[in-house]
Amino acid sequence: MDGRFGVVSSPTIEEAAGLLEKLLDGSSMVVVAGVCSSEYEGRGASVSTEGDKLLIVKPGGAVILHGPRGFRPLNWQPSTSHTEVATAEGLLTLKFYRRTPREVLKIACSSVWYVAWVRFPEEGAFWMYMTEDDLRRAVALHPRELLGEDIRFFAEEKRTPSGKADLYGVDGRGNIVIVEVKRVRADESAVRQLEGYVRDYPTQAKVRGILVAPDISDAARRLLESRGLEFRRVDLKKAYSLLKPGRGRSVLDFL
Amino acid sequence: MDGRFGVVSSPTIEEAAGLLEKLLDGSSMVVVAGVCSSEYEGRGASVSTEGDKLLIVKPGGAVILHGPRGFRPLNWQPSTSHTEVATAEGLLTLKFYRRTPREVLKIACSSVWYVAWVRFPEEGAFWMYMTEDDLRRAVALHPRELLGEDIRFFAEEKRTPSGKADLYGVDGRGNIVIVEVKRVRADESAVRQLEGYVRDYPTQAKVRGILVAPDISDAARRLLESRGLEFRRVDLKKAYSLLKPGRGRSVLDFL
DNA sequence: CGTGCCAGGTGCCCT
DNA sequence: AGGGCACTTGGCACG
Repeated sequence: MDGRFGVVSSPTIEEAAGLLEKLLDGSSMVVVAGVCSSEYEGRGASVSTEGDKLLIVKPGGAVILHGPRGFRPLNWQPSTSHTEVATAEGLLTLKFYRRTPREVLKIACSSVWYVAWVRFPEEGAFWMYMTEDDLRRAVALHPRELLGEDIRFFAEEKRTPSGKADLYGVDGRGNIVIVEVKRVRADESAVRQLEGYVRDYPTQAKVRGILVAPDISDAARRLLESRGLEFRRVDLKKAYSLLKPGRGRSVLDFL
Repeated sequence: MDGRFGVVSSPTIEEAAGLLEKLLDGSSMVVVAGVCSSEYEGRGASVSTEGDKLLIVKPGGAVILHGPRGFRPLNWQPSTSHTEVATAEGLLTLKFYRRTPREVLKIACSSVWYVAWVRFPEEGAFWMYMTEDDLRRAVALHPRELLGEDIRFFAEEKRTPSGKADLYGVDGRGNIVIVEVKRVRADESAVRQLEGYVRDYPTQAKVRGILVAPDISDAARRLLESRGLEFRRVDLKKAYSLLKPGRGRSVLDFL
């Protein structure tokens, strides 16, 4: 356990417990594979029966229990306030407690295939592009290219009784325009958001509501039109390329 | 690679590539730990620089790349249609492609701490309790206990132009009642949902809208009251115990 | 710390 | 497939 990382294959239940006692001190990214069952109780409650599981515990206390299939973990704890490792009746039992909200995840393993760890793991940097934030900024900066008209925007992310609207502006005729931006196909909840923002705007004059997204569902479009709101189609990559010239092309174009 | 599971510690890049060629055939739950960078492009785009990473590949094609911290993976692919393993300039490179939506995740590792796998992993059963579905059924079956009045419900999950409303019923005075259920603190979007459903109900008569949740945010309550809607507080565990008598008590009560 | 909302959200169920 | 929505949603930014 002195190196940068380590693996113990086929430990006994007692060996695994001894290892984990030391490893779950927040210094290591730990993986346990074995045959385990689990119980969760807190905001909800769940039970899983014995099966092959993969347990990941990270520095910082994130706990993730994966089954053999699917992207989502079976159980997890975004962070833990207290951890218990024990052996009982031939089982390795792990308990992860969280304070707020109060919840507990219990895992019991009858076999452990391996325990592996990386000590003091180094964190690289991470950047995300083409987020809604990018799209919103692109719309605010290039309304003519993306919406087909000139709108002078004067507020972003402004609080209203119905929530936070994305963009507030004035069009060429002096109308107030409220824009709700979605980076994915817009659905009915997007229309409901926009509807609330428009209704909440404190004026007797006409307020335009524009939903900006790459696409809109049929049901959302019907709702939108019945509420007198507008839709503008926008391409996410085009918007991003307006923001960062030169980044428009990508490997996917040639796939 | 014949046993139920296996671990190879400190493989060379070429050894790791050779192993993964065989392991990524959908038969195994595979873990790779190493120093890697990643690139994603598809619905969005992201880049991560070199750092300790944990890569999980499951039968079924789910790919999950974790950094040292946090619950959420840095990158992932819920399923993959095509996988490529290669070595180039001392790097182990992995590419995971997905067809719909079209996206690709590339991972490049300069060091591999270990490769571990479990073959043909067995999937246990999984049950979840205290879901919104449970709460909705409890409200439908026990309106007196949970809402404080008798309501005869005649429809669930009914489609309206604004979306799907949870419950439709008739109260003691013959009023139509529409109920929106939340298993967590209700926010403004819950109020917007209910508002839409009430508005869409095809009648001139008064329609009551009741939001049922363990709690409600101040802003949501203000919005709700300004729209003439009602709120009923309900306890998730009490509701669940009405549904499944005897399951009300739990370890958390004694924590 | 609560409030609101985005997320490459994912998963489930229905049409 | 698309559509609508819950989720132990998690995570962030803001008051």
